[in-house]
Amino acid sequence: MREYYSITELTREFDISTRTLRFYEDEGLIQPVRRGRTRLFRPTDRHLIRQIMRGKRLGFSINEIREIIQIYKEPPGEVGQLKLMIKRIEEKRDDLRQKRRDLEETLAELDQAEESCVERLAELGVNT
Amino acid sequence: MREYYSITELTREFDISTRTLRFYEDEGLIQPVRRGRTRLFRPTDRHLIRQIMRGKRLGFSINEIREIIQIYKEPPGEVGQLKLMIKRIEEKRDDLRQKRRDLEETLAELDQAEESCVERLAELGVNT
DNA sequence: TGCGTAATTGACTTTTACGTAAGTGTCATG
DNA sequence: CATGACACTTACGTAAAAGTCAATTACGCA
Repeated sequence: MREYYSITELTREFDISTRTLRFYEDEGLIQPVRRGRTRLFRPTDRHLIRQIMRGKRLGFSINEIREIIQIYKEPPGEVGQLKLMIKRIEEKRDDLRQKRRDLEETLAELDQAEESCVERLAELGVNT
Repeated sequence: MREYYSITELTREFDISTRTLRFYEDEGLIQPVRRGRTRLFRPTDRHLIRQIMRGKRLGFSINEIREIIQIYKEPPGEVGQLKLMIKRIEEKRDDLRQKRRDLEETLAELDQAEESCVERLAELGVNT
């Protein structure tokens, strides 16, 4: 496991711009350390970026991603806080389950659409 | 099956604003007919709205949603077009499969996070 | 020690997806 | 016929999430 990554290394790996990474830092999603003014990204930052990209692909806003990320950070010590956190996890999970239903339905419709196309091709005497 | 729906009926059903529906019309995603200047939405528009909402929840942009919607519209008659369409369907499907992976990973991490919380509660002597 | 490359900050701009406000029209109902 | 509910258009506004550009600064090395 590498100790540090440069900003351009990560922009290449995740195919994003430096502006984006700095934006995420401004938003408090990642906290790379500094050597002078230069940002040094640790494996934990890298993993966070991975989670951010996943969240983005799933259509979560920065704020929602922030909420999800905070969930991963060590569970709190107080009972009330813990119960609250569990409630929030449930909510996110429901959210994701809805997305999963949406996803399956959309996939099914795409399958149907493709089948129509293939049939239509067959009618035209094209071997797929 | 109802013949027509009013704009406010649909805003209530889908919990969106009239502005949003008019915006989708401007964007060419739906084409309600008119009686005078008043929009009349047919079942097909209603179904399109359902698809749009699904797409939105999955984080697709209006343009991506437009692409998906166009896929559902009757397969074209020409062989080249049909093959192109099948290619596009494949692409969307890959897209959705990536989302599914993202989704499962995120769910798994949430599960883990919840487990930590529950354990922590148990340590504190709280019965869940 | 000069130079290229990588990095930084800050300001300004852009795109997407609507929100909001202003000014009207239409129609049923009390 | 006044009122309220619903509808319309046009125009401008806005928040989120970066993109872009300019002006510096720092480093590595030939």
